Amino acid sequence: MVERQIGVALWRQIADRIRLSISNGDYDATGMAPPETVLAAQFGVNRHTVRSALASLADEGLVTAVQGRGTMITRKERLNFPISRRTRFSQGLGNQARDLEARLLDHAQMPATREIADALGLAPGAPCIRLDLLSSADGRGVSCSTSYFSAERFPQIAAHFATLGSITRSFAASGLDDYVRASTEIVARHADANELVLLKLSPGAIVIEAQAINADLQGRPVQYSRTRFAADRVKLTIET
Amino acid sequence: MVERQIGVALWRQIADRIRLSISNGDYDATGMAPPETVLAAQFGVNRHTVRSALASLADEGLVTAVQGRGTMITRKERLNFPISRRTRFSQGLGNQARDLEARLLDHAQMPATREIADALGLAPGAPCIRLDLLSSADGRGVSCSTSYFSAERFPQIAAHFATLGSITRSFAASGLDDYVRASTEIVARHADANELVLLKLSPGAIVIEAQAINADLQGRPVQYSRTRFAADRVKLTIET
DNA sequence: TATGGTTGTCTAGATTAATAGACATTTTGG
DNA sequence: CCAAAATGTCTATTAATCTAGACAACCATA
Repeated sequence: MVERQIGVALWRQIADRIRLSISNGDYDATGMAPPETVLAAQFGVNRHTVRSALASLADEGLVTAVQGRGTMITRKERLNFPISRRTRFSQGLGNQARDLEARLLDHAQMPATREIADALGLAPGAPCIRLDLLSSADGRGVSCSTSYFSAERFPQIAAHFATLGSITRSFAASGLDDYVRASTEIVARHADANELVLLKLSPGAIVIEAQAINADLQGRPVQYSRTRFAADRVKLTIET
Repeated sequence: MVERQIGVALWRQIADRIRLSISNGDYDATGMAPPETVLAAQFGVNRHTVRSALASLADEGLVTAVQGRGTMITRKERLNFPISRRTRFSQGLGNQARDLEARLLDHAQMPATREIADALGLAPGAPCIRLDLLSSADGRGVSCSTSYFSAERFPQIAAHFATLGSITRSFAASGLDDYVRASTEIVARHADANELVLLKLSPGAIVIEAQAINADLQGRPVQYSRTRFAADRVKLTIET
C-alpha cells in the first residue's frame, strides 16, 4: 500500500494517491472524498496522517473539508491551458483558479544567442532582455518560463512587468496593443533540479516544455519564450 | 537548494540531485563524486545526510564508496533497452547489469477482451492467459509487464515461466523456437499507484509504456504485452 | 614514512513524522 | 430533537530523520 522508510513521508504518498483517485474520477459518484477514518483504514495509517495528506490537497485547492459533512472535491481536473493564436496566460487559466500570479524571478540584458536571434529575427549578438517568470495558481506553482525580447524595441519590458505583472499589459505599456502566437513546440521531459525547486515538484516529476514565439500583427516576432509546465498540474489543449 | 517539510526526506532529494548530476556527466572529469564534506556544504546539510543519499545510490549500483579514496561512479548511463525485430528482455540488457531477474507476480486464464483478441488474432472471448511480470536489474525494479497468450496454443505458458524465468525459454518449452517483434507502440505517462509500488518509484514518476506484439515466423501473433518501464532507469533505443 | 584527505563508525541530542486516544463541533437525517 | 457521522483540536508517546562532533581506518603521495 504505502511504504515506509523510502524517504517519502507517508502523508505525501497518501496525498499523491488521493490526488490520482480524484483525477481518475473514483469519487465522482458522491463528489466527496471518503471519510478520514475510511481512508486511514484503507492505507493502514493513523487518521492524523490522512489529515496531513488532505490538508496538503486542500492547500492545492483540490478539496475542501467541511466539519460535519465531509471533504468535498472542489477541483477535479488539471488546469487546462489552451494554446491558440491568441494564447494569453492569465486569460487562458481564467476562471479555473481563484488566485493567479506571475512573479518576476530575474531579468537581465544579454546579447542574443544564435537560437534567440533566429527566433526573434534579430542579428546574433543583438541586445535582448531575458525575463524569468514563475506563474502560480492558488498559490501553487504551475509553470516557470524564460522569455526573450528585443532590447531595442522593448527596453522597459522588465520594469513594466515588475509593476504590471503581466506580459500582455507590459506589451501594451510598450506601445504594442495586440499580438498573436506565431509558433509553439512542445516536448516533455524530466524536471531539472531548478524546476523541481521552483515548481515544488516531487523527485522524478515531468515538465512539459513549450517553446513559443509571439509576433505582432505585422508578423514580426516580439517574444521568444520557453515555458515549463508542471505536467501533473496542467493539460495543454491545442486549438487550431 | 533542498527543501524541508515537503514530505520528501532530505537524503532522498539529495540522492536524486546527485543521480541527475551523474547522468548529466558533471563528474566525468574525475569519475568520482565530490567528497562527502563538499557535498554536505553544497547542499547545506550534515555529512551524515549526504552519506544516506550516497548509500542509496550505492544500493542502486550507481556509485561505490572506497574508504580513503572517495566515491567512484560505477554506472553512469541508464539501462539501454534496444527494441528491434528480435527484442529479448534478458538479451537486450545483457552485460549492462550483473543480476537480471524476471519474477512472476500473478497469472490467470481469462476470456480475451476486444483489445486482446485484436492483438492476438483471436475471437473475442476466446480463452487467453495473462502473465504479470516484474523485471529487475541488480535488485532494482526496471519494468513490470502484463502479457497475454492464446490459452489454446500455449496452455502451459505460466507453468513454464514459473520454472524457466524467461518468456523466450517458455516459448521454446511450448514448441516455439523463434519469434519476432511484430509491432511496438510507446507512450509515456505518470506511473499509477500499482506501478509506484512495484517499481519503487517516487511519487509523480514517469513510466514508459511499450505495447508490443510478438509473432512467430509465420507472422501469427503469439504474445501481446504491455510493459511499463521506470522512465528514469531505462532508455529505449529503437532499432529499425 | 609521514601527512593530508577521504570514507567508516560511534555516541548523543534535536527536530520532524507518525501513532494513539479523547473529546469538541458541526451537519445530516430519522 | 436526538443520534449518527463526520471533521476539528488537543495532549502524549513513539519512531524516524537530521544534526553535531569525535575519532578510527584507509589511501595516495610528497
